[in-house]
Parts: sequence; C-alpha cells; structure tokens
Amino acid sequence: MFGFVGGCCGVCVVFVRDLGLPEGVVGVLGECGVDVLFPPQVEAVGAGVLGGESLVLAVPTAGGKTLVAELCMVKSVLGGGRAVYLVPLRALAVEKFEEFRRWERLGLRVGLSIGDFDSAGSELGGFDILVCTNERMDSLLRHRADWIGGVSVVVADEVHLIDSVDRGPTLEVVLARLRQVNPGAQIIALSATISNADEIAGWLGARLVVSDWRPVVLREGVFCNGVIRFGDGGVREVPLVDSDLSICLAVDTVRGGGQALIFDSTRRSAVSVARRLSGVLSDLLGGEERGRLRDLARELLGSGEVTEVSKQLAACIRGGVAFHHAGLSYAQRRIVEEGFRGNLIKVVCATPTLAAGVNLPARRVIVRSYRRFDSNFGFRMIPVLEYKQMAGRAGRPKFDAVGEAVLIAKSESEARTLMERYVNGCPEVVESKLARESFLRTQVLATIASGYASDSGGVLEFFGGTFYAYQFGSDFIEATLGDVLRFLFSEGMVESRGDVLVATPFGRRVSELYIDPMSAVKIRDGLRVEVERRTDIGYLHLICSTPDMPRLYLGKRDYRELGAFADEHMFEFRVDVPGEWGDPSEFEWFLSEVKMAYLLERWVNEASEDEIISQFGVGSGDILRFVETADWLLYAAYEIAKLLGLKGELPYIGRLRRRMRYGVREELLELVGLAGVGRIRARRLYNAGLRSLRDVASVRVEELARIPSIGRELAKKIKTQLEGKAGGDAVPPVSRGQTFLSDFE
DNA sequence: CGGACCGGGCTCTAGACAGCATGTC
DNA sequence: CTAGAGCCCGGTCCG
Repeated sequence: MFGFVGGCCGVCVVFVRDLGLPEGVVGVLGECGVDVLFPPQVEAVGAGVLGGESLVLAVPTAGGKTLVAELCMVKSVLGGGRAVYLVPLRALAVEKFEEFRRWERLGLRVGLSIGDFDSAGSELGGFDILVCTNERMDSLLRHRADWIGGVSVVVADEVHLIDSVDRGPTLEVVLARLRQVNPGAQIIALSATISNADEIAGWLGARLVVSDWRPVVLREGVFCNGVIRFGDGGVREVPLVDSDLSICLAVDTVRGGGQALIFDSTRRSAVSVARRLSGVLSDLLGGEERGRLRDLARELLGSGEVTEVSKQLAACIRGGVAFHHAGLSYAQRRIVEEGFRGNLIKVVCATPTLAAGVNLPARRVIVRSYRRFDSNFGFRMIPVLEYKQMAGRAGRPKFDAVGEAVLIAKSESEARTLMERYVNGCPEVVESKLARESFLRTQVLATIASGYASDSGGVLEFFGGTFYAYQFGSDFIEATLGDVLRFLFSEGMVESRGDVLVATPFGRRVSELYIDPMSAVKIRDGLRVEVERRTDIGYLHLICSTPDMPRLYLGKRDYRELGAFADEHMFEFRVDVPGEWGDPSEFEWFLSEVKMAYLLERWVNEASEDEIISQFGVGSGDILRFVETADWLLYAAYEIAKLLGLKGELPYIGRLRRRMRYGVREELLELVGLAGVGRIRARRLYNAGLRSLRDVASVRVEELARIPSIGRELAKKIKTQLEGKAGGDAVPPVSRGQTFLSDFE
C-alpha cells in the first residue's frame, strides 16, 4: 500500500487553537467541547487538508472524520468558497445538517436538500454549506444549477458505497462530474476501513490517511459454549440464562448496567428475539423505569394508526426492548432510537438498517446472524466490511470504557472460522460497479442531455474520469457505448445533428425526471396502448412494471390468488401480459408487479394500513416508501403524457397521483386539501355529510368539532382556512405529504 | 372419543435514492 | 453451490 500517512505517532497533542484557524472557528469548537484533535485528525492536518489538499480518510466510525471535513468546509467558505457534503441516506443528511448548523453563528448559511425536502426560503445557491444525498447532487448536476461552478470543497461521506451494486455508480459519477465541472475543488472522501483506500486516493488525486484509532477501545470476539473469546486473547464467561445465546449476551450486558444492540438478518427473527427478550428483561428494570417505558409505549401507539406491528413493538418497549427495521414508520423508528439514546430502552434488535444508518452506539453489539439471504445465491456470509460496520457501533464515547462486538457460534470449529474471517479479517476491496448497461444508459443520457458532452468522444472522456476507468480501464465502456447510444437513438432520446449529439425534449425530460430511461420507454409505450377503459389497476401496474419500482416477494399462495386477480383485470393492463404457460420466470415477474399494483390499489381505495399490513406482510414504513415511489413515478407518467401530447391521459393520472399521496378515493380529493385533514378525517367528514369544502364552510365550528378525531382546535383551524373563500374552487395549497421530516421542519 | 403434545414438512427471507408543487381543448 | 426459524398440520398417545 502506498500513500501518505501523517508523520505524527499519535502521542503528540495538537490543539485546535494552534491550527491557524480564524478565532471564530476556534470559539465555536471550544463551546462544543472540542479543543484537542484526535490522532487521525492530526494525521489529516499533517497531510495538508487545511492547505487545500484532497484527502481520503479511512477511519472507523466515531474516529472524528466529520470534524476534518467541517474544518475544511468552514475554512474554505470563510475564504469565499462553497461546500457540498454528500451522504448516502436522507436520515444521515438531516443528522449532518443539524450538526453543521453550529456554524450559523459565524454567519455561514447551511442548507439541506434531499428528495422530498429542500431548505425553505432561499435558492440552494444561497447556501455556503449544502448537505445532500448523492442522488440529489446527481439531479442538481443534471439541472446544471449555476452555483455548482463555485463549489470549492466536496465531501463524500461513506465513500466505500462505491462498491454497492445499485447505488455505487451514482456516487462515482457524481464525484467524477464535480471534478469535471470544477477541477480545482478540494475533494474529501470519508470511508470506513477498506483494503484499497489507496486506490480511491489515487483516483481522486488525494492524499491518504488510514487509521484504526477509535475514541473507545473496541474488543471483538466470538461467543461459544458460554465463553466469549476475544481477538486480543481475553476471555469472558457469560451465564447461560436462556437457550438463545444472543439473549444470554444481552442480559449479561444489561446486568452490568450497559445497553446492547442485536443484529439479525431477518425482520421476523429480530421481532421474535425482541419479544422473547422483553419477557426476560423486565425483571431487571426498576419501578420508575417501568413507568417511563409505559409512557414511551403509549407515545408509540399514539404516533400513528395502531397496527399489529405497533402493538407488538409497544409490548416489547414495556419490557425495555425494541425491534428496529425498515417496516417501521419514521415516527416509530424515531421513538425507538430516542428511547435507546436516553438509556430507557436497554436492547434493540435490528436488521441491517441500523448498521449503516444513524449513529446509535451501544456497549455491546451482538451479531446474531452473519448470514443473509440473497435470491440468487441462497444464504451467504455477509462481507467483512458489513460486519465491521456493525461492530463499529460498540462503545458509547463518554459512557463506556470499552465496547464489545460479539459473534455467536454453535461449535468450536464455527468459532474458529468466525474469528479468522471477521474478527481478524480484512475488509473487502471496493470495486466499481459502473459497467452495468442500465447505469451506462442512464448516465450517458444524463451526460448528453445536460450538455456535459456533445459527441461520443466527449462522453468517453467523461467516463475516463470515473473510478471504473481508473480500476479497469475504459475498454469495456468504449465497447458498450455503441449499444447504449443505439438504444438512446432508437427510443428517441438522443439524436445527432451533424457531428453533434443532442438530447431530444423527451430525452432531456427523462433525465431531469431522474427515472431510468427503460422506465420512460415502458411508460411511454404503455400510455399509447388502447385500453377499453382507464382504471386504477391499469395505470398502477404500468408504473409497477418499470425498473424504478421495487417488487414484492411472491408467496406460495400468491400464484393462485394473484393469477385470479390478474385474470379479472386482463383487459386493463397496458403491457403485453406474458402467458401463464410461457416462460415461468417471466410470468412470475409479471405477478410480482401485479402484487405491488394490487397493494397500491388497496391504498388509493382507502384500505387501512393494518389491512394492507396483514394482507401483504409488509410494515407501515414499507407502505410509505412504496407510496412515495408510486407518487414519483405517477408524476413522471403525467409529465411524459404531457410531453407526448397524450392529453386524454392527463386528468386520470393527475387525480390518481393526488389519491396516491393521500390514500383516498376520488370523492375525498377536495377535503384532503385542507391542512390537518388526511385520509382518516376526510372520510369521517364525508360520511358525516360534509362532502365538499362548501359543505364544511357551511357548518359551525361546534358541529365540525363533534366529528370523531376532530377537536375544537382543529375545527377552528379548518374554518380559518376556508374563511372568505367558501367557494368550491378555493382549494387551499396542497400540504406536503407525510414524511419523516414533518416533525422536523 | 377427544385433547395435548410432538415432529416433520412447508414457507419465507435487508435496505431505500430520485421529481415537483398540478387540475383543460 | 450453500440455511434455519417459525408455523401448520397430522399423527399418536393417553386419559
């Protein structure tokens, strides 16, 4: 491995005030208790980051990566520059945004831009530090926001994501594009410990700092036959109080006054461990704690529709335990996370959501399962990098002297394997996944549509700057480019004018809408199909047939039931329906699209969350995500119809889209436009005979307040909205849909 | 004859980014 | 090319 490693051995102390930073910066950090640099930060400074050097910083979680990035951003901004901070998750973006707002004291303007939210009140160009997701930055680049030219610092958090099959290519393209637009910008790439950080540094022309320093010592080990054997040679006995070994480890942690995080590979087992553990653990809780946990459980049940899942979660919480996975709504997740941070919830059983998500450290991390199902390969061992991410959650700075990460083995030989592979193992090499044709289609179109290249030579030149080309050379991309361009030509997204390649209006719109060109083709062709009548299922299935919509797992029963359902709607589909006796995998694929369309159809026809949860085996959080995606694709379908002059399609799609956002039948669309009125209250108003805004305007506040779930306050709020514009055409502004940001803004 | 318990076989499987602010010939 | 936990159902045994 080559690259720069700072000259400091870690024993010398470096004070923030000695870095030559403006007085204000030192003051803000001092107020936050930051006076001395961590060793990796010292190395970063030694590598010249504060002088504007680009840097790859491969350091464990909590090793102080963010501060290095912050110092560079603030320093550059105070010198007239502008910074963007890129993260892979929206929740992370919110977390960083909140953190960076401390610089507002120095007059810096900090902004946040993620898919369903933009900082209000100002153009994004008005911000000095902008936090956004990688995809959002990609989108901004496609729209050629003019402020991008002024960016002087780019921070890419979790840069090892480049290895991810579905989201890595976006990140590397964004970085390549930002460097193309702005060759002088300082790039700071933050990464977990990986094997080839030097390669990423080489690509970015950056210095490299690698360190395994952590503020809390981490001990990793394997639990087998009642004993944890640590990689450092230490041994620790744990009483076997239960047949489930992860429960023994968790109870042991809580007995010692700590908290534990259990990682599992499926939602079902995470939930079942949590339930079982809550029975065991409640004996260890104090009376006052029990009371506060009961309050927390009550808060949870009040945070949304009461469902089977929320009842189970509430029951666990009363026992000081919670489960956490992507089926939970944002409100439920927040309550679990805050309950854990406040040391009220003692153990959280989680799927990989928590491994790379928000920061939630615990004294002991228990890896209950190191295998995960993959539809192509069956169960496989998770990558070392992923294990290290989970292990890195062990040890709460300031609370725990030591953090422990423990794997569970059933036999001594398994224990040896785990020790070798995970505890003493080295994380995998990060490899570019850009070469998939679907990504190249998307990104070649974006490159042309946004004018970043005007001929195939320019396109190639751009892709020559990606990490893929750095790792594997441009030959493959060069070979594939012809196919990609042929596709874009034949689908009418790109055309040539002499030697110049230009995007058609269709191609440009597709790129801006941020959908896969293949999705656009499917939607366009589907909208042109003649159907007997327009139906929910017809449109919903169309968007579910695009590669941008996730698919639901098909159960055994689904084949019969969904087959019958599909038969019923046979003449509504806007795609060629594969024959039941044709290619079985093709028919299977079709049925899983139908399943998702069915779920969405239930939603827009006012099925309750709980009904959908039990019918489809999903959680509230899943429904929310599916609805969000469907909303986006319906918008795209609307825009494509408009562009293609398919005016007859517009009214239905427009209404369907609003119904999707609120989860209502058409008759409630008017009522749901009122702030404070969602699907539930709108239905109650309607059933009480108040079917339009005019009706609502015509009754007194007292009458309105008599409707269940509408109190006096809300009734007054509704009436205020209608004042002076009692006509049916006085539709108040549409409020933003329910998002996890709603209680943040 | 009915209920409880045991065992075998069947079922099912993690996560989460993106647009725009609307209705028409 | 790879697993394993939970649930349902059927069989058996005992009262």
